[in-house]
Amino acid sequence: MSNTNIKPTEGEMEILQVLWKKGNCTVREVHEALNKKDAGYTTSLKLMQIMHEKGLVDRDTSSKTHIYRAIVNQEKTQQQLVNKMIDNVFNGSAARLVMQALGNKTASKEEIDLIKEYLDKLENK
Amino acid sequence: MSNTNIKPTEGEMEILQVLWKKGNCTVREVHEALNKKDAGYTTSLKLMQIMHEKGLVDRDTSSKTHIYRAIVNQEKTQQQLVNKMIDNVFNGSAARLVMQALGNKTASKEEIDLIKEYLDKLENK
DNA sequence: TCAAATGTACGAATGTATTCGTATAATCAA
DNA sequence: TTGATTATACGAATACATTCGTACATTTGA
Repeated sequence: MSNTNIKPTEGEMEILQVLWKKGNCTVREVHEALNKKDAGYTTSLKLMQIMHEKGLVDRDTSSKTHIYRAIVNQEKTQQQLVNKMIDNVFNGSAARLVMQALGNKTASKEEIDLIKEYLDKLENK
Repeated sequence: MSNTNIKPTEGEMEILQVLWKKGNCTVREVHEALNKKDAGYTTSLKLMQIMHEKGLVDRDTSSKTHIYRAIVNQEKTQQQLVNKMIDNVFNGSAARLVMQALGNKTASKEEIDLIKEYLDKLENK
């Protein structure tokens, strides 16, 4: 297998988020979606070129304006990063990560219900 | 407030794990706890010195062998890193992170029960 | 006592991520 | 047509994390 052990950087993750959400994008579209007041256009361009070298994205260069799309799988990538965090930050305990994630304001009532549902499904397997 | 927005690096996290677990430690104790076959002693030393500069750890230098301890709070640090990941990797959805974390082999039956308990407590508030 | 072991300090090399400037080519619009 | 705009490519600067070598001081034990 080729794409085991991808570890996108923080900047790369931001771009992947955009690509996963929107599908095919030009550099400009991505750059604008990021809308960082500070960063220049060529910064986004360069980053995406590097991501192409790394095999994180593919691109269609048949016209002047290149079209990019994510190659790496969203769920797989997220899985890898979560596993890494469980290891590196939570000493291997997924449960501790989960509780930490739930014990903050970003977890709404709806989200918690979603999770309960999910847990029930897990348990019934 | 001083210690908002700490973002320990990966190497720093490994050391913090040891310090959180063991309390007061010499560099050698930490270095041995890490037991990376490759890395040399002065590498751990240097890292801990940098962590001291950054205010991540405190140290007692009254005797030749310095004694280190974590200053930053474990839960707070974990919280910050999780929040960052929710944002950067999961588009702001804590629920998606949780499911990703649970949907892997690291989540055992016991852990899942722990989480259910926790959710019930959350809901009864 | 004094050589070996153990410790800290510190500079430097290396690797990688991020950012930007500039050159150059293609496209567009008046 | 031709100047402005928009695009890519690429080198270089900067920043930061990691690793190690070396100098030097302290402690230990034979």
